[in-house]
Amino acid sequence: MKSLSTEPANLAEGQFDLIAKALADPRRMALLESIGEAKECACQKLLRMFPVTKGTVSHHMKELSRAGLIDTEREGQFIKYQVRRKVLKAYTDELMRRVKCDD
Amino acid sequence: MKSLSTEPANLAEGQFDLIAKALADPRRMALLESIGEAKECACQKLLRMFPVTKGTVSHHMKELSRAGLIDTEREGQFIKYQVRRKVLKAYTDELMRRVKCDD
DNA sequence: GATAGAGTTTGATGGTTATCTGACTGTTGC
DNA sequence: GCAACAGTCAGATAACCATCAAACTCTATC
Repeated sequence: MKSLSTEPANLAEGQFDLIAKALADPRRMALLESIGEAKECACQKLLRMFPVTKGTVSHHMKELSRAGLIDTEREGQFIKYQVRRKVLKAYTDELMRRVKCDD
Repeated sequence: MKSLSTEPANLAEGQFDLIAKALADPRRMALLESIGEAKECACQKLLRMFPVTKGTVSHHMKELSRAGLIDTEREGQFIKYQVRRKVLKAYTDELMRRVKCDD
């Protein structure tokens, strides 16, 4: 068994690596920050903020989603994103645990 | 002047991105974990634990060092590494701050 | 100082990925 | 249905990077 008495969602197998990878690209990190600024965020808003095409934004959103870092919800013709803060917290916890920063 | 006893060090300009990049490669992350297992760790020990050449280990150590995640100290013909836990802590703090997980 | 071992550096290579373009799907309102 | 807009998908390209092999530097010991 892994650990006891900790609340934040545990990461699935391989999710740690996916998250680390997702956070590694500065542009993607910036997008995540923008999503975190508002409670929810539409793709169009991101497009206006960054000099990239919508295809690129879509790609980054897919990666963030695959890592479990954001929630995606369709709202009519728009799509809204939200940061899954518990997952991010689980990542930093696991990171600290692996490098023996807390034991 | 830099930090008080319990204060986590602040990250230098660009260091956040370097750390994120350094943590993104699974092998490099595994090396960092191994260094964290012991209080200090020699390169030869890492070579015995992972199926990579010394050139590759050296490369990863350089990246971890460039990110400020490890300290490197020459001990005779060996080199010993130590995790700079305060830097890692500063990284996770900054990460949480950027995604508004704590405000 | 020669030999051996520890680590670095360099050049090459193969795999990964960020990005664009353009085609496609889906939704809204006429 | 169709025109317009939001987002996805697929193919292409260029940059990046993990890895290896081999040459190199540094240190210790004989």
